[in-house]
This record gives sequence, C-alpha cells and structure tokens, in this order.
Amino acid sequence: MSVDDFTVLMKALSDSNRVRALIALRDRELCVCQLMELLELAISTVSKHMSILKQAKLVRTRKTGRWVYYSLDNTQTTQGELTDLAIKSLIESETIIRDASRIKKILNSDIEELCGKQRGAKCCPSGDK
Amino acid sequence: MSVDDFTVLMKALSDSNRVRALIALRDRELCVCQLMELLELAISTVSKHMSILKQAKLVRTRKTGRWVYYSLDNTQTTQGELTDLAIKSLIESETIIRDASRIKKILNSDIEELCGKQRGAKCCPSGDK
DNA sequence: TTTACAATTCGTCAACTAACGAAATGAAGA
DNA sequence: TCTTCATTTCGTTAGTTGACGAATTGTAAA
Repeated sequence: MSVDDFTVLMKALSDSNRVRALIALRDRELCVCQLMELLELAISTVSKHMSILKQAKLVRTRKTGRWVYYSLDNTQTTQGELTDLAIKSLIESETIIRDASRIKKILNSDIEELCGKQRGAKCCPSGDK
Repeated sequence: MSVDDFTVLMKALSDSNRVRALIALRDRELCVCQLMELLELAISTVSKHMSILKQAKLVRTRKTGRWVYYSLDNTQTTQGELTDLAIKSLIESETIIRDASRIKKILNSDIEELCGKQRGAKCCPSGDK
C-alpha cells in the first residue's frame, strides 16, 4: 500500500458521520435511506460520504433493483484491521451506543417513514417487520 | 474514546507528510530540523505538523535546552495500534523506503548542514557521527 | 411507453487545511 | 545583560471539504 492509499483511508475516517456509518454496518447491511435516517443528513450528503468510504475500500455495495445496500468490505487487510480498531475503540462511546439503539428503531420502523415517507414506497426490505 | 477523539486521530494521519514523520520516528527520536530535512518543508510547517501529531497523542516531545526531540508516544492503546498498523501497511511503500535511506544520510550528515547550516550550530546531538 | 422514485452527480457556499515568511518565545552562551 | 538561535505562533493565501438543493441517472411499476 502506498502512502497516498493510506492517507485516503485515514481521510475516509476523519469525519464523524463516516465513522458512525461504518460502525453502523458492523453486523448488517444498510441502504442509503436508513443511513440518512441515522445520521440526519440530506440524502445527497449521505451518498457522498458513502462513496468516500467505498473509494477507500472500507465498504462495498450490493445493488438490487433501485436500492443500494452498503456493507463492510472484508476483502482488504489494512481496511479490515482499521475497521476492527475503530469498532474496538468506539464501541463504548456515547455516540455509538446511542446510534445502536437508533438503528434498532430504524430497522423496526415502518418503511414508509424512511425513504418513501408518506408515499409508502418499499425502500429497504431488510428493515421489514 | 469518543468519536471526536477518533476523528482527530484519523485527521492527524490523513496527511502524507505527517504519516512519513510518524514512521520516521519508528526506531529513533528526531528533532524538528531533521524532520524538516526529511520532508523538505519550511520549519514552521514541520512544527505545525508535529503539533497535530502530538495533539492526537501519536508522538511526544522531550525538550533539552533549545532543542525539541519528537518520539512515538507509547502510552496510548489505540494510538499505538494505529501506529503499528501504519508501519506494517507502509513499510514496503516506495516513499517510506526512500525516506529510510534519507534518514540514514541525515543521521550521518554534518550537523552544520542541517539546522545550523553554515553557522555550525550544534542542533541535533543524536545525529553526531 | 410513461411515470415513479432511490440513489448519484452537479453547482454553490461557508468552513477548514497546508503552505509560507515574519514575528514571538524561550533557553544558552558571550 | 545582551545576543544567538531552535522552535513555535501568527497572519495570509490557495486549495480542499462538508453541507444542501437541483438536476440527472437508471430501474421498476403502471
């Protein structure tokens, strides 16, 4: 790995929203609208953040129809070790604990209240009750 | 560790000059003028970079008279593991290999040619032949 | 086909960062 | 004390980043 590759990786985790997103993917995949709900950011902002994590090879995407699911990329050694370090270091942080309970609610909430809002669109099957 | 503490740490290593400086300290302490020689940056810039690494608790300082020596801070768990990861991931990178041989030259070069320039100031005892 | 819509890309703005030289700091030596 | 000088801090400038809404893309349903 080059020094530039390494700094791309560090830059990817030098923003708190991206760190929170990465850790949210710890034991499940999530779609952009769920991450938007978690981070309380505009969807375009979330998409940008996720593309930076993807470029750093920390996450990967799985596309199903109109939906894109993000999950941890477990094919890269350094990235995997860094993700493990982030999880280990932050698992007891207030923000991450709060996020964990918010994620539970998000996974249990009506899909309509996430992406589709009042339109009742079927966005994120993994969150189905 | 809080998410903000973690991002400070990531930001500290999201600049290639700081990564190179950190790894240069792998098995020796160095003073600002030696790091300036290695990185080929203005001394004020090097000082700023090192203060960012210090704030992130990746390095510490030892002051002796007018000189300040930087070395790895081995008192912090996460920082130590991150430093180890950086070293492991980059030890074979071209930049770091080139730096290693430059550091040898710096340690062997006349002190006058570093800090003191033509003035013959005794800057960095650790570089004495 | 046409419409709907999740996600991405684009354009813009405010805030931040890395670089430098100049000025300030502070510890030795004259 | 006064000077020297390694380092830090300050002030400035150019380039980068994170945020948003608007426009675009691409897939699926009507």
